[in-house]
Order: sequence, then structure tokens, then C-alpha cells
Amino acid sequence: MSERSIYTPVDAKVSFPALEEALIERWRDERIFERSLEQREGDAEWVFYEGPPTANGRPGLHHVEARTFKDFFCRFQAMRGRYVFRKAGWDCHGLPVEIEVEKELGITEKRQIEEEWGIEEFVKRCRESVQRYVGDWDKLTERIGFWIDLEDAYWTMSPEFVESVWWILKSIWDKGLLEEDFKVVPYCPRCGTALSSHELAQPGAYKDVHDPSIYVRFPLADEPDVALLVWTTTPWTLLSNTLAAAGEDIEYSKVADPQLPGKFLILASALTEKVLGEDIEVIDRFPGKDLIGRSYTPPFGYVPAAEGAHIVLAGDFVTTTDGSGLVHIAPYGVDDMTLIRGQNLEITSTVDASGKATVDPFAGMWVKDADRKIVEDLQSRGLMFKVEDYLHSYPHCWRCHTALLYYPRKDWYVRTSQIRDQLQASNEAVNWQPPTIKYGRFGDWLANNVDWSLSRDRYWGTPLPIWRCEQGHHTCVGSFAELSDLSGQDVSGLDPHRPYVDEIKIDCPRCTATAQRVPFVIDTWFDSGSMPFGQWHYPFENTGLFDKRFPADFISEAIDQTRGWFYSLLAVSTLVTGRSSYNNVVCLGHIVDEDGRKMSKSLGNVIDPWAVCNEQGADALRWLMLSGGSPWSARRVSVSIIEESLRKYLLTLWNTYSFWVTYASLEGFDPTAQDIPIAERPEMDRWIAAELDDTIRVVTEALEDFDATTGGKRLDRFVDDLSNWYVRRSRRRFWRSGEDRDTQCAFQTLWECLVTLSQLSAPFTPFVTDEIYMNLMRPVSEAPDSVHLSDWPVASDDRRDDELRQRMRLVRSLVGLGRAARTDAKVKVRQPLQRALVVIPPAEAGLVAGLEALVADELNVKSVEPMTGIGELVTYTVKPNFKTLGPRFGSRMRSVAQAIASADPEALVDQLDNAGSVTVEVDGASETLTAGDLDVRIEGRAGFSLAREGAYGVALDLDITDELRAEGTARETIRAIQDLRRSSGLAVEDRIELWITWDDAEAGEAVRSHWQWIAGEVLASTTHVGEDPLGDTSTDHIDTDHGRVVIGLRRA
RNA sequence: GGGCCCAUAGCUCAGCUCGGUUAGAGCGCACCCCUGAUAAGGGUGAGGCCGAUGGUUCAAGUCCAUCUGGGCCCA
Repeated sequence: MSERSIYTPVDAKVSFPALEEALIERWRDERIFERSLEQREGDAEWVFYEGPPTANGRPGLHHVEARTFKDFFCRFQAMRGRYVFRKAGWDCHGLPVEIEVEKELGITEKRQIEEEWGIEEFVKRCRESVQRYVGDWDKLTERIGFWIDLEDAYWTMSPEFVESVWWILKSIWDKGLLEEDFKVVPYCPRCGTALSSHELAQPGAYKDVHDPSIYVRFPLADEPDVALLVWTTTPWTLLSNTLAAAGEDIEYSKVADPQLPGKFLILASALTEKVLGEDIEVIDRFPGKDLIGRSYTPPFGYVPAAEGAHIVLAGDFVTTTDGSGLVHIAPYGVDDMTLIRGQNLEITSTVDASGKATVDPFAGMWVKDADRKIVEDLQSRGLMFKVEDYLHSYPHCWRCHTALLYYPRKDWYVRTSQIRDQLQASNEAVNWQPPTIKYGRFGDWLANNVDWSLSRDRYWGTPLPIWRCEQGHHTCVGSFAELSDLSGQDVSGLDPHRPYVDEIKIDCPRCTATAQRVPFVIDTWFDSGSMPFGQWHYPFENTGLFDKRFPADFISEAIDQTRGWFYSLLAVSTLVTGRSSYNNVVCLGHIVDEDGRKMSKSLGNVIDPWAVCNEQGADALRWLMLSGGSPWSARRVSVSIIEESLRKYLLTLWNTYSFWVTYASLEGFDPTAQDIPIAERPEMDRWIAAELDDTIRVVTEALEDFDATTGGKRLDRFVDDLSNWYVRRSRRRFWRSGEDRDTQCAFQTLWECLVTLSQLSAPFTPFVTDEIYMNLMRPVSEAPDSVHLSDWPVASDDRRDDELRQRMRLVRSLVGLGRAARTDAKVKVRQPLQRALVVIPPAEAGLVAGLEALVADELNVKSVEPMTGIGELVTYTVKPNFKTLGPRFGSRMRSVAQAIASADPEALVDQLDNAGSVTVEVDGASETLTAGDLDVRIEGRAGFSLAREGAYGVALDLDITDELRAEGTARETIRAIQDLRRSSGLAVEDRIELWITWDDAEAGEAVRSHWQWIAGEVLASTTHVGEDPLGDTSTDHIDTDHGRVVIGLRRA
């Protein structure tokens, strides 16, 4: 290494994990994140909202995915000059937390909480539970380079956050949209609470289960020999059978009961065969409306006989896809409840809140257990027609996996269905990524919006701030100050959770009776949906900050949040402000394993993010997430896929960087010493600069558009161009003397590319890019202390050169053809050849001008010449260009194609070359076609080896003269010496003493005649031509075309 | 039962918005090359009736319909 080196030597065998950890230290020590914010203070804000995770478990790979995307766009916008405030947040409340604590305490039934532990202790443990893993989250967040303010995170359990939620609820109350109502809700009997519809939308909620499928006889009251054949899969609901429903437009049949001679059954005609088999004696057929209003005898007597009960009603939900076309109605279904209400009937429930039957002889039995008893009971009374097994998908509690019951309860609702239009209007203003979700999954959800079931009969949550007096008056409290006023005591220091808040009594403002808080807490999704307000304790504090940072420019979560956070955010802010709280949302797919299966502990296919960070590094993981395929489709992740992402991009980038630093150190190059304008640099430099410029344009546009993949793909291609074409072609330019202007251009160009590339890649792979940027920029005094403090690169017309890019594309495809020709002829590149003959359409011939030397060098030929006398070597095919001719000729296209096919191709090509256009006869009319209308292709004539593609071709002159063969031998010798240098452990800049002998005169002549060249290439300062190597040298030999050559060398 | 997404090389995925007659990458595989980035790098090649069937069109991987298989969501 030169003493003049100003760059830190680069280890080609880099350990990315170690490098990343060192950078985390540096960023922390030098406050890089804080400074990245400080330097943008006062600039236009770009607002990000963090969807708060529940930190009561360790973060997994899917969390890394979401956090990578969040970080990515924020970093990009920050480099673009925006002030991007990033406040972390934690979702603290809710059933998941309670379940976790229940497990810890060994609680299996809800009542144990109050009876055995007490609410105070239980809630205290919930609070501890959500704090337990925050340290793990913080560590991983830092490790993957997610820059977010963890110090000043919002916690949904903080009194300030709770107060903001109260304020929101009060404003909804004031609009008359917060009400108590009787509704059928999915209810978890184990957790003892109703579940919201978006809790039902959680992954894993629906599971296939086996239930009994039973057909029961409901004898008609006035015709006891005839029974309605009623179908249900929940026998326990028969205990409170209230009504039956039929489809008005469905045809029904009266058939002989195959089990009871002399009796009859009624069921839908379409289902008779399915239910009864083939031997059916049909007595009568009639439309469903004939059944409406008829009375029947219910299977049980628990529901009191009343006017309007136990009759058949019309139900538009009745279908003939399953069952019998006759549906039993009990208050355990949404449709059911509507019918029962319509009859003004009392609701009779035979099941209690823990899912146990309340009527003898079934009292105390868990309903699913009671099913069997009920079936037996019906059988003994001759009412049971048939019992089958029914496999269907049924909702379960997403946390405790208990099968849910649909249960009528009094609960508190937010009347979101009344503002459905507003919700849809809010959504209208949101930009969704991918766009299909906007009117698809999410739009449908809004269009079918149902009221938000808000209250939860639980302990750990934001308490519903509604106080009820003995008269039944309700008072909604919107702040702690208001509660202090109403209660006559200062509650400002109070923990606003159960059980403390339950002890605060107020005087009812309407009747002065004592009022007590209703015992509910609220759906935790309402908390997270309130974070735009709650994170600032709005409107009690920070109103200025809120105004500046509402709505968000960007949020991102996985697709399962469509009905979770994406909905709760939109709904809460629409309720409060009338608009959406986010403008852009990037929706991510799930992480699945290599085989497309979900990652789960039971399958043992979970990838631990820490293991990946320690083995491959966070950059590799981030790069894969951001650049590998559509983010919203399920993403297959495996260790080998991550390793591939590492090798393909990061290592190539690193090698290129390492190459530059190695030679810049050797040559003592200073990128700031001299600035040669782009226009004055060689074509190769102008080409890569043009590619760089295009990359800036494409990446910037893609990232502005929330499209990480397109940006990543462009960077990937640029790195490939840079490493595998620019550096490969320019290598020698880096090892001449430092004064040479061409060398200066090369160093400068590659330096610029690497610096800009490090900036463009910085949001993707923040670690390695900072390492590269810093080492390259260190000599530049005014450079910022991190790539993340630098400004995003701007495209420039100085660098832009689309024509040069096109020319290089052409050259590279000619080189590819030349290589194919060599492979075909089995002549290795090391053997020089005299000529390459190229075929290019005349219109494009000019494009190659000036780049022939490049092609020649790459193909190791002495010259590149246009092929003449082509006619003898190739045949032409001329095809129509359908893209231009199709629209012009429409249905006549077929005739045009025929005319072209039947014309003589050589003549057409001649005409084109001479006149620039051709004339063909189409259906009697003359049509003029230009070069663009025709697609000319060539084929090699038989017996001549030619690599060709479309209208391009390359042929090689395979005549190897003695001279060429000698040069090939010399080259072979050089390669062998270089090999020996390396295997002897010499450094690239070491000079050597070289011995060389041979046992063949021709080989000797080949070596002698190229001796200067050989010695120069291998840095031989002392040479012994024709002498046997001494004993202490490294030796090797090569078998050339001529004969054996022996070489020996040692450090000079 | 309804809605949405997906189906392209052995594997992982582009391309489909806006139809054009020769469908692209990477991995893997075969063969080969390069050697002053070297426990790296590169090239060439084989490998596809673009899930199936109909339809629209001069022309369909691309648009439409139906179906099959997989996934997600809802009832």
C-alpha cells in the first residue's frame, strides 16, 4: 500500500454483520439520526405515522418487513429535503395482552380474574406485560436500521393518550353516533366478550370445523301429520326456536315421510333428492309464499307461545344450496334478530354469557356439549329426521381459538354505517399501493360497513367514558377536567384505567342521581385508530404540532390491516375531522416460507430475524424485502434467497468499491484534485455517466411513487453495468501512472458513480452505503458525516445521453454475438483473430462508429469491419412490422403480410437501402412501406458459421496465421505467470525476477518475439530468458499449442 | 354462498396498465472463458403449446367469459 493512501483499506472478505454493528455504534455516538432531523428543521414536512405494534411478544420477520418499508420511504424523503418526523408508538391495551397474562396466571375462566386475582393486580400485570418485550423491539428496530424516535414513543395506555381518546368519543357522542344497542354479535364465551368485525378478520379466525347437520320435524299446528323439515347446524339454538323462515320464491314439495308411514314432510323441491334420496313420493308442489304465516309446533317449550311466534315468515336469506330450504330462527343470528324484532317479540335466550345452557334438563352444559343431548331428546320424541356431519368454515376467537357464538347483547356501538358515504369519500382521497385494494378489498368493506361494536366487557383497555345514573341517563365525559367537575374531585393525577376509574362517581347532570361508569373498556383498535390525535395529546396539548402533522403522507402495514388499522384510522379520523388521516398507504403481503406456506411455530419454518442479521446482515434482508418482487403479494423467504440477494447486489457493489479503493490507494488518487468535465471524458466514461443519470431519474420517480421494486431493479442493473462492463472494460486505465489524464477520468468517473450509487441505495441498504460513502468522501472536507445526511442526487443534462446508451447497447449485443461465434467455432478468446465481420442495418451503422475498438478488444480481434459481399454469406427474411402496419391496414393486414411474404427479400432489401422505401401491391393497390414498417432478419447460409440475432450478425475470420498463433502463445504465457504470481502470494504491485525456458523452438520464438510485452504485463524488472529457474523460485509450466514452456519467478 | 388476488423455464419472479407475430431475468444445470476485483468475475447454451376451454380481433401471455388449481378475505 502506498503511504500516500487517504482511504481506509477495504477488506474484500467483508463481514457485513460486523460492519453494520460498528455503524450502529457510530450513528449512536455521532447522533446521526437526530442530526438528520435537525438539519431539515423548518423544511416542508413529510408526515409518517407509525402503526403501533403490541409489544407483548418478540418481533418476527414480518415485523421486519413492515419496519423496513416504513424506514425506507422516510429515509428517501428525508434525503429529498423533507422534515420527516418519526415517532414510535406502542399499542398497549386489549384482549391479546389479557390472554397472555391469563396464561401466565393459569386463568382458564374469566370469572377467576375478579375472584382470584382482583382487577387491580390483573391490570398491573397487563401493564408489565406490554413493557416486557419493548427492549427486544428497540434492539431489533435499531439493528435493522429503522430510524424512529423510540425515546419519545407514544403509549396508548398513557393518561394523555386515554384522554385524547375520551375527547374523540365525546365528539362522536355529541354527533349522536355513539349508542347502546341490542345486537347479535360474535361472542367469545371464554373471553366473555364480543368481538369486533375486524377482530373476526384476523388471520386464523376462520377454521374448518365439524358440526352436526340436523333435519328436524316442525309439525304444522293445524295439520299435525304434516311437518316442516327444518335444517340447522347448531342444535343448541333450537332451545330458543322462535320462528321459521321460507323463501317466498322458492318452490316447496309436500312428500311422503319415508320414515313415518302416513306422515308428510315439507321442504324445498330442489333439495328433496339430496335430503331424502331417490325414492320420493311427491304429493304436492307449491310456492313458498303459501307457507308464510302458518303456525307450527316448536321443538321445545322454552320460548313462550305468543302472538306472532312460531310461525313461518319470509326470509330473503333462505337458499337452496344447503339444508332443506326451511330455516329455524332463534336470537343467535343477525338475520334471525331482524325477523324476531319485526314481530315485536321478546327475546328469549336459553344460553348464558359463558356459553352454557340455562334450561333444564340441559342447564349448565356447554352448548356444544348440549348438542348431543338435544339430538337424543329430539330423536326420542320422533322429531329428528336425520343427523349428518357438516364440515364448514366457522369463526373462532382469534386469540384463544374458542369457537364463537352469535349472541344477542346490549353493547355500545359507533354508528359508522350512518357515515358510510363520508367513509367512502375519505377513501376516495387515499392513494393505495397496490391500487386494487382501494375499490376492492377496502372499498367493498366500506360499502358494506356495519356499526362498530365498541364496548368490551373486559379489564385492560381504555375505559368507555360513559356514566349511567340510576334513572338510566347516560353522560359521556370528554376530559379529565370535565370528570373532575362532575365528580367534585380532582382526578388529574388518576390512572384512568380500571379499577380506579370505576370508583369515580358523578352526579347525573340531568337528574342529579348518582351515576356510575358503565363497566366496559373499548375495542383496542379504536386506540390505534386514534393515534394521529393521541400521540400529541390533542387537543389538550400540541395543537400546532397536530395541525402540521395531520394527515399523514405515508403509512404502511401488512394487508391484514385492511380491516384493522387501515380501517380504524380512517374511521376515527372521518368521525372526528370528516377526512382520512392518511394520503398514501403501502400495503404489504405476508411472509411465507420457501414452499409458500405460512411461517408458524408449529411448522417449524420460522426464520428468526436475529439469525439473519447475524449471518447475512440487515442490509441483505432489507434489500430482499425492498427489491424482490411485488411487496403486496405473499413473499417467499428462505436463507438461500437471502444469501442470493446478498451475493448478487451487495457483494458486487462491494467488489467494485473495493476495486476503486485498492487502486486509488496505490495511485494516491484524490478525486477533488482535478475536475475534468464529463464532455471531455472518454466515451466509456460518458456512457456510464449517462446510465447513472438515467438511474437517478428512474429511481427518484419510482420512490416518489412508493414503488421500491422498480427502483431496486434499476439499481441492480446499474451495479451490473458498472461492475461487469464499465470496470471490466476500463480496468487497465486504473493502473497507469497517476498523472495520465485518462486515468484521472477513470478514477473520477468511477468515484462519482460509487458516491452517487451509495446515495441512491442508502434508503435500501443504509449500512453498507454509509461505509462506502464515508470512505470515498472522507478526503472531501465539506462532505456530511453520513450518507444519510447528504442530499438526494439530482439528474443532470450534462450526463444525460440517451443516444450513447443506445449505442452501447448495440455494441454489447454485437460483443455477445461475437462471443457466441467464438463458442460456436471453439476458438478461445485468448487466441487473437484477425477480423470480426459485423452486419448491421444501414440505418444503424453510424451508431457503432467510434466504438469498434471496444468490440475488437473485447473479442480479441485485430479489426472490426462491416461485412461486405453479404449476399454470399447470408439470406434475408423480411417480415411486416405489425405494430406499425396493423393500425394502418386493419383487416387488410393479412393481405399486406402476404404481399410482403411473396416478394423477393433481396429485392426488398435493395430497394430499402437505395430508395429508403419499398412499394408492394396489396389487393391491386400500391402501398409504400418504409424501413420502420419492415422487420429485416438475416440467416447464415449453410456451411458458414455466423452468430446472428434479428438484423444483426457477427462472423469471425478463423484464419489463424503463425503470427496470431505466436501471440496466442505469448498471451497464454502471460496468464500462467500471473497465475503463478498469485499462487506465490505476491501483491499486485510487486515487481518480479522472471525465468523462462522452453523445449520447443517455435514456442521459444513466440515468447522471444513478444518478450517486451510479456515482461511489461507481469511487472518483471529482471528477466532470464532461456535460463532454467533457480532453486528458490516458484515454478510452473504451460503446455501451449507449440510445446512446453517453463517459468519461474520470485519477488525482485 | 359471495368478493379479491395469484397461476409464465426444474425453482423464484418480471412482462399484462396501453394486444403486434422471436416472452425476459436470477438461481440451478451443461459447456466454456477470463485472470492487476481472485476463497471473486464473465460468457454461451439447453430449458416455455405463458393453468384449461371458449370468445373478441387482421393479431391474444396481454382484453372478455367460463372452468380448474392455490392463496387471502367475508358470510
